Amino acid sequence: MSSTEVKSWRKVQEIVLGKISARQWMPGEFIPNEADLALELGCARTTVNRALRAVAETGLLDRKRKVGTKVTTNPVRKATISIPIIRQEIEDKNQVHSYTLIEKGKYFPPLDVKAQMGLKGNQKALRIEAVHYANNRPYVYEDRWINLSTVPKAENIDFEIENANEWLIQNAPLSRGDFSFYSINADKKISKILGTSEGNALLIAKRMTWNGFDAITSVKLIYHFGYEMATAI
Amino acid sequence: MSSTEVKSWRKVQEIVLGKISARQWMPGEFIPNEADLALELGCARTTVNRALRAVAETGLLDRKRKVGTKVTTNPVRKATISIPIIRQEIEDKNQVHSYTLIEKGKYFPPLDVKAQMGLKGNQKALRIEAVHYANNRPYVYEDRWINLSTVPKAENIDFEIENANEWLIQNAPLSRGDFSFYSINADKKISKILGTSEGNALLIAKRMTWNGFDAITSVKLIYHFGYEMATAI
DNA sequence: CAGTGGTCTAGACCACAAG
DNA sequence: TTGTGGTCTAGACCACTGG
Repeated sequence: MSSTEVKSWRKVQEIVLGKISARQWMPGEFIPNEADLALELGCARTTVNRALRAVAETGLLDRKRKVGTKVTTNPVRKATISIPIIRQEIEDKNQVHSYTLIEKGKYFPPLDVKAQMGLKGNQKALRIEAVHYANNRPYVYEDRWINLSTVPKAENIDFEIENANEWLIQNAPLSRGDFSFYSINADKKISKILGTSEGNALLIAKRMTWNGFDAITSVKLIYHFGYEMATAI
Repeated sequence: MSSTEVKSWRKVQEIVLGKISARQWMPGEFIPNEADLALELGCARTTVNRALRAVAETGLLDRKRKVGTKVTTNPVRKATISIPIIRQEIEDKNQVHSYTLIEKGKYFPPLDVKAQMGLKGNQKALRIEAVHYANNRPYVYEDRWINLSTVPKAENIDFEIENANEWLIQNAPLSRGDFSFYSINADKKISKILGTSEGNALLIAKRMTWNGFDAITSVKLIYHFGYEMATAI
């Protein structure tokens, strides 16, 4: 027998997850092909396809044309972390956002930034340093370099009024980026800016943003002591 | 006129991204409905649907039934971070993974863990402490609590041989979870375990894993000094 | 109620890769 | 060459939600 008479792709997904979870389909093992599954479940192949695609996106299935679909041996958990505009993140907590520009000017960036941006020896970049506050308490320190070759307009923006974070999102073209997290001990300067003690462990989110092959901006966000960046799997 | 005669949903996606990027469709503005777009582009509505769905998943479009599709005003960047099995992460760097169990036993967990797991006052949980090494250098310290009500089998596993990280992935049912990053200063114990100095800033990835409403495990991964967790947007 | 996105279907053809 | 997933289509109905 068969035909559980499924209708929706979510139901199919549920069944698939069930079989994997129950080890009816073991890790490393091939599962039936789409056509057979569709027949067995009593729905269209398209529907099965949609369900399997969704499961594969979570990393639990591995699909290849001609080869088939198998259960991943080493499932990789994928967490999607959302990086909101800082002002929005603060306002979402019902706190008041404020912002202070510490520095804006053209300088030679550090070597790593320079290399990533592909700048020549004599090219400067726009340096922005700013602090975001939540209810007047330091929230995050923003240390940014903007590539003026790709975003020349940035030079004439008054970043005392517009914050760089939002301006770039609104004005730079769509882009891809690299992202990383690490932590540092607060040095004298940072501890003063963030109102914490020297040596305290601070979380850093570093991002490099590109448009095609053109680097747009490199930014380090150093969060206040005790900050926790949360997300859901 | 019209009909750019599009065929694939990827092409449609590209066109859509282009219009958003070129500000032909402004943030906050509604875009044409699927049917119209399909007509204009010369493809089936299903194809347009697929493309718009993909773009919406990246956070650039906001879709609602009956209302329509509009360009997000505050695009939230979504980074997908992959959390591999630790051994795999190390081996992918061509380093040798080894593992030491420091502690395994039944204890009363700290209050926050207890609350999250929904344990009664007299219920204990399984505590696992272990260290993973890369080329014999401490890589990450694993501080884990396992809920024996939901994973009773765990009590009898020899975690000196099997590491808890992998065993759970292989044996606990599919689940959802909360994830967060923060950082701490190494205390005496941790600094000794990870071979670093007291006070050094360490990155922590904390995860709570659930199966439906049943908590499975709560784990803190404290990485060695200088570790950087990278991902791509 | 009506308009919009969400999904399902049956059938077709395409693209990739193992043999 | 062949088997498998990837995608497209045209049409249909559903589900949500604002009016």
